[in-house]
Amino acid sequence: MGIADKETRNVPTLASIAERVGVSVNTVSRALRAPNTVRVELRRRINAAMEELNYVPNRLAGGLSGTRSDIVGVVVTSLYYSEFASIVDTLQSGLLEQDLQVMLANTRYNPDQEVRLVRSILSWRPAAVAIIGVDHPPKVVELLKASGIPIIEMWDVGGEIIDTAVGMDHASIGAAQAAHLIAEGYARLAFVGSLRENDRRAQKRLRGAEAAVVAAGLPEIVRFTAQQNGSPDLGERLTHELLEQRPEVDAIVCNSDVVAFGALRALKRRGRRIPGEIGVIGFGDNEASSCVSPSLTTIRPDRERIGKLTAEAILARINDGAPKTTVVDWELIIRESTRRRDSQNQ
Amino acid sequence: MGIADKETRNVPTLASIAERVGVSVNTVSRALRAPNTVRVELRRRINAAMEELNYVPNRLAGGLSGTRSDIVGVVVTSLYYSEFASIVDTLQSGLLEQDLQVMLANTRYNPDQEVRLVRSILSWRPAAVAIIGVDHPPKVVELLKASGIPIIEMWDVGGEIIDTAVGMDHASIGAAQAAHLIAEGYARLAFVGSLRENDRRAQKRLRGAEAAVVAAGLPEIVRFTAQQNGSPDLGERLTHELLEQRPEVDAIVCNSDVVAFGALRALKRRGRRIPGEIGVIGFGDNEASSCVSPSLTTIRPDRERIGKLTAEAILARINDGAPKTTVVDWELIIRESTRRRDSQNQ
DNA sequence: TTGAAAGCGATACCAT
DNA sequence: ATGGTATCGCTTTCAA
Repeated sequence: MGIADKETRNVPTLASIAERVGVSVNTVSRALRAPNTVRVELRRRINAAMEELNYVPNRLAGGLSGTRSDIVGVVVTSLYYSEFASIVDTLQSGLLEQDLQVMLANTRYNPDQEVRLVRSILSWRPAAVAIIGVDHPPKVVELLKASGIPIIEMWDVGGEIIDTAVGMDHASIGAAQAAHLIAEGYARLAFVGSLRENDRRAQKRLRGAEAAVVAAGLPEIVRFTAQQNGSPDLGERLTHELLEQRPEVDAIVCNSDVVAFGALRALKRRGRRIPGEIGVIGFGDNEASSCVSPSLTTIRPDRERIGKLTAEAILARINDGAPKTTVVDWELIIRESTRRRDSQNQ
Repeated sequence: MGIADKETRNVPTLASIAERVGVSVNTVSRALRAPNTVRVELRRRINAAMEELNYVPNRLAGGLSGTRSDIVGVVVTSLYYSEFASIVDTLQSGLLEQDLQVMLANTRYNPDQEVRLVRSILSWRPAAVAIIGVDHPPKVVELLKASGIPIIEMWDVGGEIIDTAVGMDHASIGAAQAAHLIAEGYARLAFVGSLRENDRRAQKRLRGAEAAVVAAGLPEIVRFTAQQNGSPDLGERLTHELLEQRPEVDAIVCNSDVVAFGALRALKRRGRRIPGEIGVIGFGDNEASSCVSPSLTTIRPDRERIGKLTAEAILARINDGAPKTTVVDWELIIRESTRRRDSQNQ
């Protein structure tokens, strides 16, 4: 069964079904989209023929002639470490009910790629586009606006919104991270992890934390960051550098939980007591964060909720609902890695 | 900018560009696909018009008239916990070079859903389909075969293959898990975690382990499993049950690392020494597995490689290459949770 | 309840 | 180098 057969092989079309049953294409089409406008007996024969020939409708043709295309473009910045995988997961199952298909693109935090991929996705005439973030290259904004379809920006709500957004206020997350550390008595904060030029969310969190530190009259946050993907190894390496160059630091804000895992490893290797001597807070609530030791204090974004609300927003917008931006809550999960005093929580 | 404008809004077409520049659609089309067959000056004006109007080609139309559709259907069984996210990631970036777009579907281990989703994906006339596993409902196999396009089955190679497969031999993985435990001196094995009726890979691993246990003359493997998604909480719960009902067990094979995280937690709560009294091995090599304590012995599948090879196989098959199944290696990563004697490895 | 015919927006072949 | 025209498979009026 090679590709060479492609020209010879005749994939069944509506017309071939029609011919076989002895009706017009039209009737077959209606048997599919509006079954009750076709005689029961005829409908039965049509269905039988479709089943027998393994007929699969050609939605390229359908989308071209009809009004809607039933594709939803989903643009993420990464799929590593579940960061957005579960958003995509929930989003997708929400769209499934309406037979909307997800077309996926991954920019890997590269703005040129983002322009290219958005263009590419729009070329499939999607019914809507869901995209991570609210900070895009101007061309992306222009293209998305010009497309005239609903655009849902996910994950972040802190900025100019094209149409509708479902996300979190990242500055307040950073502020909460710093405030928690300060409340636990830490005073010399560091920020460790990947901090890509185009990860505006991470930058917003860092700025939120910086503002909180300044407000508390503490020295400014020390940064040990890299442009690469976050990972335990990166966290470990950066933390070693940090400890050597800035021994006065007594608390580390990690840009993601996996980075924090590496930071914990480095600290333990060097015999630093956690949380006594030094505290560590992460971001993202990785599934393992309650299982490392000490267990990791972190921020838990409600990814399921973002995915679900995005699906709902898409459906609403497609059905002429008005744009409506939603700020989604997150939660500070206090665990052992920062808890010095007797606190609340798990 | 509402959807109501949709009828009024005129998305630019080849024809509108052509009219604006004063040439035929044909010329504009060639300016895109074969630029050197169009006068430089004219091409410049055409490009300018496209840029100005934010023209995005309609690939539904292109796919309908042309031979190929540039869509690759990707069907996974889950997106949770990175199990397949990084395969999708690598696969996608491999396809990007050829401007192939990924259309994603997630069956969540539901065979009815699988039939529905495969049908749905085929309706977009993809150039190829990549799908997790080699065990599918008969209807899925029938549809995929009838489509006449390249089908790449991923992750598993242990069974009937439709066209081309890129995956691992899961039975040998299970055998290696058991063999390792036995070599470390464990004798009463248990299998803990999610074991869905439709997760044939997990079943193959379990059977591989059972065969190894039988071959070693040891008592058969005790099972504590559930149908739900694997998670630390599930692992913790099942392990507590296991310890109460089968106290003689001295080694646990977990169906995934996240389940193992929970198992470790349960064991520590009960004061069981790991690996002295009881050993734990996982599957999947989660990014946190080297960071929990004790660090987790596990199997590391080469997900990047599977994604990359799948992309290559798709491109090869599209270009008339022959079907070619590849068995991808995995690695036993020995860490603290099973190492009783002085072993090799990290 | 059913059918005929005109698009949808591109591509591809054949002329010019 | 450029244009005319049929075509892809379906949806959507409009008639019958």
